[in-house]
Amino acid sequence: MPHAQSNRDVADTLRRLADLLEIRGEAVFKIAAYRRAAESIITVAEPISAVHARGELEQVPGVGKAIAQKVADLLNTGTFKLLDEVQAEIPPGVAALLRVPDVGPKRARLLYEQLGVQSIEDLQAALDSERLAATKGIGVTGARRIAEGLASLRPADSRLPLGRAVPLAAALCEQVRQLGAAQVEIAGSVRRFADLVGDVNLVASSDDPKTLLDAFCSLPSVASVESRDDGACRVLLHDGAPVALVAGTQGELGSLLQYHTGSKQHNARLRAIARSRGIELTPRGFIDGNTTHRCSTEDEVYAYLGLQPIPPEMREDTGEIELAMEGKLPPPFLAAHLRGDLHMHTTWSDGTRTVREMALAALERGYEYICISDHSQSLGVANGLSAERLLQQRQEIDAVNAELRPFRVLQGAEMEVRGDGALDLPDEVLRSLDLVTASVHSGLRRGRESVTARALSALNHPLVDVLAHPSGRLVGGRPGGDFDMDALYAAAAQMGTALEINGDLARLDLRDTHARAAVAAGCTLTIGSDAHSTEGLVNTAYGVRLATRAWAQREHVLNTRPLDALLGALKRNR
DNA sequence: GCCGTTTTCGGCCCGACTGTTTTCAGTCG
Repeated sequence: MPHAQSNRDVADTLRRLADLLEIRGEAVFKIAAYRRAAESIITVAEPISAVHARGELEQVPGVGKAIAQKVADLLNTGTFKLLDEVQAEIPPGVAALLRVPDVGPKRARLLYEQLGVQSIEDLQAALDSERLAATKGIGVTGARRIAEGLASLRPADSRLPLGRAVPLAAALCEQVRQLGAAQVEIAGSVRRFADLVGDVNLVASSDDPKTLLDAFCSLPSVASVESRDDGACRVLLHDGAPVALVAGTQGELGSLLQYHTGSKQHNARLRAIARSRGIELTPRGFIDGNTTHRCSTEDEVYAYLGLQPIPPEMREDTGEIELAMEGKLPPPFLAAHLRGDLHMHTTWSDGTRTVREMALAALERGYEYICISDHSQSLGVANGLSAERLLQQRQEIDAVNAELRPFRVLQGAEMEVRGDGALDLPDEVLRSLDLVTASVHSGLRRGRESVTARALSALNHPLVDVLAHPSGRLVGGRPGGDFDMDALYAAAAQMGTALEINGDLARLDLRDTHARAAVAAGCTLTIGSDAHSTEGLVNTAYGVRLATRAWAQREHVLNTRPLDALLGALKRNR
């Protein structure tokens, strides 16, 4: 009997099926249909099993008769006929090969059929034995690139990318709350907003911690209990994610939260400071002689040591403790400081909402302005806009502006930086836009010189205002281009071209260290959601947390400024 | 396989980059 299937479980199964069908060589549109259905099921707000119970699966967008039947079978029996069939034909490990950069469906099949490769481990063995380089269709260069791809994959494997950990932690908090906890907080590296997290840490208060832990260990999503005592437990979920829950009383919650948020280095420094004053900092409070001082809030912990409260994102012992000692921490940078969002997509390119829908959702968030930055023409897969379609879009934007004044929708575009460094629309078109963003999407794996030259050419362009997701990395996935980042900061600072902190959890780019270096080099930043739906607008809040981690302050970020100041800072208006 | 203000068929996800190759196939966004 399979355990209850969440929307994510069902979507994952459909994605896996799509991968297998692709390796099998099925028609591309059929495969795309399964992927589309999977993405759609993820966004359904209620459990898909409830939709199934009402017999309404076919009303989910992208789900027709055939997929509805398969999902119904999956929910009822844990599998369906086509899935069994292709799984019998292609071992599951072969689909995993698709995760390796430079291995697509054709090569996965080739590797399996000609070399018997059935897993990532087999692939490594084939590389080591040089059988890959000798295979027709791969060759020496292909084998080298696959080896590099494999290496880039490895370190991320054991840790959860933040994009997975954040929603998981939020869902777990809700579950712990329902188990009767008085208060539940996310702790650990998720709270510090580290890119990749070893495990998801939660801290809860309860009148009866022991019973709470019992109930938590018995949750249906828990596959195994790794360790357990009266105050804490560590479990593995069915998808392999490790989760630790610490439970205590309300009065010690601040101490627990501080201790379990870390980082290790940050806490070690705090312990040393405490010891120098003859007290001891422990997970459940300060021990001063015979008395234990438990803190119900984190601020109390810091105040007890004579420190300003330090935002969790900054707790890495990179200078924040010294500042807090001197009372010189910068004022907190909050999502509420953002006046608008400069990076989002609509139905004109690959977004799922109209200009008006995005504007209304932005108004609801309290923004004063947004910039629509749909893709430009050469990103064909995203239905990028030509000069002509940009003109048509301008009319729609004008109409929304007339309706929603004084709220302002700016027209921008996310321009492709081509292989030769040029943008893919002429300058007179760029001049007609309110704000121009440039992105390097292709050729990221060419050498340092090539990618750096292209980024510099965008930064130095007299009409480009923002370089979006500058490194091109994907958290826990692709490492991004080998840019000479210092050269990028220098050009950005000199030209007054802003560098984006892209708040999409899959990107988080600039990353923390890059953003901190950029600010130090005198660059201006923007924080963009890169939203493809109204739900995606929340990404700017993640961007602000990343900015905090990078020690960036609100004055470093262009879109904390009122509209007039923003417009005045753009190249075309200077 | 899904979808429909062109509704039961025929479109939908195109173009750049790379080198496995020397004229095209595979991968990627």
